[in-house]
Order: sequence, then C-alpha cells, then structure tokens
Amino acid sequence: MTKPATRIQKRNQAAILSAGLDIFSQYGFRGSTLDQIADAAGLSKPNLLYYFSSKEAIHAALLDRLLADWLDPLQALDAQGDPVREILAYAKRKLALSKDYPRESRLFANEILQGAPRIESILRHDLKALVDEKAAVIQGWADAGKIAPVDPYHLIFSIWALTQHYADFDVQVRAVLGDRAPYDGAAVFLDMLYRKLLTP
Amino acid sequence: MTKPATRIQKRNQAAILSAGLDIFSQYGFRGSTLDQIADAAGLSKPNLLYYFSSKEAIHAALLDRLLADWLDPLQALDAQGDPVREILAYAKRKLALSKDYPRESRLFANEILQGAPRIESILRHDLKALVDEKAAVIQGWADAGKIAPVDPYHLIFSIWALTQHYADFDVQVRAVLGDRAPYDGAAVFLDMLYRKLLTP
DNA sequence: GTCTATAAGTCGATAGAC
DNA sequence: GTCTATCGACTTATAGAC
Repeated sequence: MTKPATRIQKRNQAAILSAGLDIFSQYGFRGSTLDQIADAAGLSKPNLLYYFSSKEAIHAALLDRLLADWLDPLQALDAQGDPVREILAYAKRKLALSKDYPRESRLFANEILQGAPRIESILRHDLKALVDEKAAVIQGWADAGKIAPVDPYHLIFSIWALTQHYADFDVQVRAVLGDRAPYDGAAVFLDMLYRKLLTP
Repeated sequence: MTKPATRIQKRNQAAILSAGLDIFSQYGFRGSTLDQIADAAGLSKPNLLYYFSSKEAIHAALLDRLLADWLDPLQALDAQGDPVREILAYAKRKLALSKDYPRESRLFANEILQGAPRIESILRHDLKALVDEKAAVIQGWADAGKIAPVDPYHLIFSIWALTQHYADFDVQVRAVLGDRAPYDGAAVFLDMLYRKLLTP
C-alpha cells in the first residue's frame, strides 16, 4: 500500500512534469537530458529519479496526460448540432488549445516527427476510430446538402494543421509578425475560411 | 588549394548528407548521433569525420541547402499574374515540395520546434522581408477587389501549415487514412479551399 | 582514404550517507 | 526525501597505423 501523496510529493511531481514538458517539447525525447529537467524543476538528478523511476517514465506520464485531453475537442463535435456552427466551434476549440497549451502541442509534434514510436498504436486505433466516426458525421452533412461537399478527412487535417501551426511554429510566426499578436488575427481568418468553405 | 572532388569524394559527401537528412529530420540535432549517421551512410565514424569536420558541420550544410530552396516557391509569386491563380499555384508548389521532399520539411520543422537556434536571424531578416513583400502584393490585390479581403499574413501561414502538415505529420495522416494516398485528396481539397476563400 | 584504438566528456541510473 | 559520489554505457572527436 502506497501512502497518499504529501504536499511536498505533489509539488515535486508537478514541478518535474512541468519541467519535463518544457524540455521534451523543445528537444524531443532523445534530445532531452535528465540534467536539464532536474535543473528546470529545481531538484537534483537523483532526487528527480526518486519521484520517477526513469526518463521514460516522465515522458510516458506526459504523453498519457496529453492524449487524454488531446482528442476531447473532436469528441465534442455533435452530430445533432448545426453543421457549420459545429465545425467552426471545433476549430475554435483547437485554436484555444494551441494558444493555452503550446508546450503540449509541441510535445505531440515532436512525438509524431520522430515517428510516433510510443503512440503509433493509439493513433491507429483510438484516433483513427474517432476520426472515422466524425468524418462519417461530416460526410452525412455534406450528403444532406447542409454543408458544401468536402473531403471530411482533409477537412479535419486542415483544422489540425491550421491551429497547431501557431503553437508548433510559434518562433517562425513571431519572426514574421514581429510584435503583432498572432491569435486574434488567426481566429478571424479561420472563421472566415471555414465559413466560406463550408457554406453550400 | 583543395583539389577538385573526386568521384569517391562526391559520392561519400552525398551519402553523408542524405544519411544526415534521414537522421536529423527524425530526431533533431541533439537527438541524432554520428553513429546513426555513419551507419546510414555506410561509413565508419572516423571516415565520416574525414569529410565533415563535426556533427555541426553536417547539420549546417543541410540547413544551408534547405533554406536556399525553401523560400523559392513564395519568391515566385508574381505580382503581375492573375491573383487567384498565383496563390493557388503557390499552394500547389508547396504541396509538391512536401510530397517530394518530406525529409527537408521535417528537418525544418525540427529546427523551428527547437527554437530555431541556428536560423532565427534568417527568419527575422530574409524570411520576414520576403513575406512582408508578398503580403503587400496580396493586400494590394484585396484592396483592388481582385480577391476577397483576407489577412495576407495568415493566408501565407495557412498555406505553410496545410502543405507541410502532410510531410511533418505523415505518420499521423497515414494512421488515419490507412492505405489511401494522402496527396491526391489534399490537392483537390486545397484547390477548393483557396478558390472559395479568395473569390471576391 | 579508411581503419582501430582511445581520449575526454556526457548520459541515465544506482549506492549509500544523512 | 535529499544529497554526494560514482558506475558503466554512450558520444564527439582525435591519433596514428596502413
């Protein structure tokens, strides 16, 4: 029986996960070191390994936490709702996720870029099943003439790409825009884009 | 005076650069090792370092070669051409780049994700200047009523995001689509998307 | 040009004192 | 729970034989 976590344990675990998110999201799994994470968490390396048994364990905990929240916005797409409004709302939720959780977005991007060795089976099963389900909903809307006829898979990919871009390529976006804030303009642009695309 | 490169030198340099592209594009600079690259190139590690003086040198050579080609498709956007046709052609060129040079796209994505430490000044100067110039062209088209009024910066970002997504997130796209080929559907989707968005 | 051997440093992880 | 010390493997790069 493990005892309930003390305040110190909770604080240190949270500090390690936040530090791990900082480092892993920037350098990927192999490019990150425990020294960096321990330093960012304000702990010694052996002390860090007292809380998580290995580098893998920290990374796995972060991916678990991420995947739980990552599919939610698409899950919430409601087949009973107004088609255009539902898709616009989905894009808006994903954009908010990029704005509020950019490190999580980059952690995911790094994992995919490296060939998704730790989550490929989840992508092939859970993600594929969810996308297939929602693509069928969107296809149904198109068949019923409620939205313009578009390939539902590429529509979903486009929402992923357009929203995650602002988190994953943040450095490039800021290099081009300078001081101007990206997300207000992005929200307006995406709203217009999908409104025009989807209106039958 | 260095002698002109022999056939063997050219072949080995090319093999090293191709192997480096394979590895760096997947694991990023820090996550890649010379052992991996030497192995992929079919050379011993000391022999690899006979051709390139350091790990950094291989990576720098790859980034140089990449950046030269990377801005070309936008450069070719012609202010004198037909507005909608020019933008559609740009998107098409970028999608072809993702299809034909996915490793280069992922090398760039890795560099940006890691904070662009080696190319940030290029982004802030050359890239920004080019985007500013072409954004002004697009803004002029919008002001003249030749295309719908859209934010030209977010329009350009959207083309980057939508095309590079198919190279950078290739694993995820294939996990969802299964056997179906991504690029034919993507081309049709993007053509319709930008046609509808830009038509005044 | 290509190899073996190795230097010099960093990596993840453990031992054991407190 | 947290520390210092350290192990053994790995990593970049060099030396020197062939």
